[in-house]
Amino acid sequence: MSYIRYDSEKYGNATYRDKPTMPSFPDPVIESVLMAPEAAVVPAASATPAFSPLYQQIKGLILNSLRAGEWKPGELIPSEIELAARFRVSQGTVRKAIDELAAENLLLRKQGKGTFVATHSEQQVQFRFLKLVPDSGTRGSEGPAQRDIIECKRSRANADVARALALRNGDNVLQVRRVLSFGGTPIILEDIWLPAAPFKGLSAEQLANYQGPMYALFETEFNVRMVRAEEKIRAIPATSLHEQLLRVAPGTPLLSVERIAYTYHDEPMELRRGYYRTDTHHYLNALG
Amino acid sequence: MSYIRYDSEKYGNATYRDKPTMPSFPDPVIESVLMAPEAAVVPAASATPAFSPLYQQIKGLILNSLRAGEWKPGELIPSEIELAARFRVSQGTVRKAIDELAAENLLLRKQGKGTFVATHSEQQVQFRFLKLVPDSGTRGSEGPAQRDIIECKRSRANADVARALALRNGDNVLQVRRVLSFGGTPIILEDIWLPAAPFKGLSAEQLANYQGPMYALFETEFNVRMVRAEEKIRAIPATSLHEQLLRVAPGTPLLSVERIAYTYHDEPMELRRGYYRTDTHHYLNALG
DNA sequence: CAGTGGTCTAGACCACTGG
DNA sequence: CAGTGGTCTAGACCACTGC
Repeated sequence: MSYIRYDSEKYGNATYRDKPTMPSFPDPVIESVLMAPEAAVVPAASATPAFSPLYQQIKGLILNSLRAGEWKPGELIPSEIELAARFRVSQGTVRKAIDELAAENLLLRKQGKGTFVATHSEQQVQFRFLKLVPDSGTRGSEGPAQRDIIECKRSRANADVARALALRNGDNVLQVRRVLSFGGTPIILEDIWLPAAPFKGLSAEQLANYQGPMYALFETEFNVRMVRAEEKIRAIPATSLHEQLLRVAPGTPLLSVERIAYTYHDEPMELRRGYYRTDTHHYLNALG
Repeated sequence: MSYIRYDSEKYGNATYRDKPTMPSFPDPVIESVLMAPEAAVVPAASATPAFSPLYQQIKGLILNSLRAGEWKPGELIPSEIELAARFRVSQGTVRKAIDELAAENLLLRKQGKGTFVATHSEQQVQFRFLKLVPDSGTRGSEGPAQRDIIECKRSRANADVARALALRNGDNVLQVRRVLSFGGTPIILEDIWLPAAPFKGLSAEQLANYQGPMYALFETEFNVRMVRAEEKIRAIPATSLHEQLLRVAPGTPLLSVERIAYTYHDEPMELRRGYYRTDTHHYLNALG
């Protein structure tokens, strides 16, 4: 796929690799990187079919470490200088790799402190995935959301769920239904499907007792970090289910929000169907 | 608020090009920052209240040139080297400024060709502001949208419109109503409000005859470039208006999409209320 | 104070585009 | 081939954090 350091002589860093006073070949990661057979993929003087810059490769390596759990959400990762030494590249190259990961909200830089693995526990990113806001006032002005777990059961994936979660029909899944209320009024009904394997042991009690965002619980308890998501939004009429749980008349237009959330490497880990009342709230979206 | 290299005498071509033998002192950056007249804004040894890095200031200058129309949408801007000379900074500093502007979709870099002012005319960014996609197939798979201008008239801003467009109540505005159809089926009804002054001369014929996105017409005819927008989304029941123009039964849930679009410097330039049928389409949103 | 990320420069070379 | 943006390195210094 890509190649690392196909011509290190040119960048003048052969020095510290060839230094006789530095006989140790310490980090296996570096070794694997430098000696990787992938380097052979590099065509000699051909038309450069798959050029991948060094910083992209470093980014991939950091991504692998994140995925492998070497650094967990909220934790401090090694400094740029350390990473530069580990990967045998300049600090500037590591910086550019981290820049992109920070732009994708996978890492969080804090000047003077270090670089941290992003987490859903932080106040500032609390609402990165929930775009529903009250028509008046600001987020959280209604006080903390009340969360009622209606149901939490094991079931099996039907065709839709299986496709969304990249499972096979009939695979075990966990199904959660909950209602979010703001200021005492039920606003959101959510049906959530999770692959059973990574979330083994998840219970209604756990969900009910946990303070903080559900995705933060997923991080701490199941080592699953949601990285991005896609939402498909429609307007639908309320059914008797919504009448019961959201206290709206049947036929009332509701926002239907179908979300697929992904963890590292674009692995789908959650299907969520949300039904939003939009009489007092609205879905706010920024177009850049 | 910010300060920038004004003392070109000091750092003009004279100084650092005529003295190549001079050691890397003095650092031009530090010099400029400390010695610039504007530096008076910065308290001497105080707590650095308003530090603004050089590249941010360069970014602001480029932004000003964009806003002033020095380079128009689609045009090539000067090369990094030229800009570096113009602003008396290094190419790397200009590069970082352009990096951010490119990330915000204000500029478009093309390797080997140059950097261009972003435009709504390009195929690739055609749908950056229209998030409604067909449930099956891809964008444009239905062929080009049919656009019918229902109405285009002058009117006066009511309180809502005035607030959205930062006008005064009763200020002149242009009001456009149009229907977008895909595959022969009307899907979107839009009511659009524009401040009359910048769009003086806009006519229904012009809108009807123009091929390409409306925002592209705004760029070429009125020198107004939409840079970002915010959308508030709700589910609402169809009225008799929608019955007529979208051919849906009254009460049918529709997506209500209220957009405020901004040009450079966060100046609101358009209010748009869209009504989307979501029986065959959905609003697709990526959460990062 | 040391250590972190952040800024700025300088220079080399690479990949891409077009004449 | 020259000119553009893209990558990589090296080194200096700044701003911020916490001990």
